[in-house]
Amino acid sequence: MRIGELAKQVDMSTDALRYYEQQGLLSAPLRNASGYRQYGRKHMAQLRFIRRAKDVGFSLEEIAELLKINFEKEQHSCQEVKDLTLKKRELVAERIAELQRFHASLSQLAEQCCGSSAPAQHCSILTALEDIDGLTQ
Amino acid sequence: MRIGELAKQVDMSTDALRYYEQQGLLSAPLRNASGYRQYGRKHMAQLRFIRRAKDVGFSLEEIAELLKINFEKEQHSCQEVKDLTLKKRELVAERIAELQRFHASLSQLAEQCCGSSAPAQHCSILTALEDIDGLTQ
DNA sequence: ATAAACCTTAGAGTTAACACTAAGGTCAAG
DNA sequence: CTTGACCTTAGTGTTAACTCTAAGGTTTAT
Repeated sequence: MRIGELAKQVDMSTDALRYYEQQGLLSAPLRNASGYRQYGRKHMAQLRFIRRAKDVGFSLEEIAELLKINFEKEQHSCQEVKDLTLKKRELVAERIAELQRFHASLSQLAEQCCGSSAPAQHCSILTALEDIDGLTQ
Repeated sequence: MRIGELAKQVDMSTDALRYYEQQGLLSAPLRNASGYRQYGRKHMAQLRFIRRAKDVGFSLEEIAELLKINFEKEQHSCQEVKDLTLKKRELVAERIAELQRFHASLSQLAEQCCGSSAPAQHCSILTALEDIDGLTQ
């Protein structure tokens, strides 16, 4: 299977596959006489792993780590994998919390604003951003 | 007031201030005889506006738009400002939803994993990432 | 008078995850 | 035998919001 075919199978771009190979996420395949990459089942499995790990929120760097562990399972423990998962979940939770603060502040700003089509001379949102005590703590 | 002093007052870096000026977020100040920037109250007010808008989640590009509206209030309506705010809130909400899906998936993975310090031969997390039906829909 | 601390500009580097481009070689069909 | 679809590499561009570097001029304190 050449790169275009594999890319179609897994619904990724050929650029992405070469990039993953360069980043050490996808095994370097054998080449045919004219230098074309020749892929097999193994590579498709790797790409599906990458896809699923991405869908769960892991970055490529984290996925590389997971793939390495998966490749040499005997050298690693379940605990290690679980820790990676929990650490990631923690980061995600922190980001969610930050965004929820943004959301709350934006809601408050929008709520206070009349939203009229008249000139914004006394717009409460602009005032809030100007004033020191614009937003309730 | 020179740039270092102003930067200290608002707790930003001098690099950031020059960057904001270059991006049109901070008015270009007068220069003294030797070319040093000379700031006044106006600039501090602009920076506080930027700070607060950032704290609420607006990007610099969005802040530039808000500052422009704020500068020429008569030409713009409350509705315009409110729309920007609501649009931003919508984007934030979408991002939160995505992260919450990540969080749920990661929780599910972690929950299934024994987390033992034994070799990860049959780690349920790795299995889930390998298998097609690893994660519950 | 000189050292430390400050200022200037232009431009490169950072992070993530690719997309895009150029310049060229290969392969299958008609 | 040539056209079009495919492949190769190397290198640049993208976005955000700065940070860092180099190479130099200024100010302040001693």
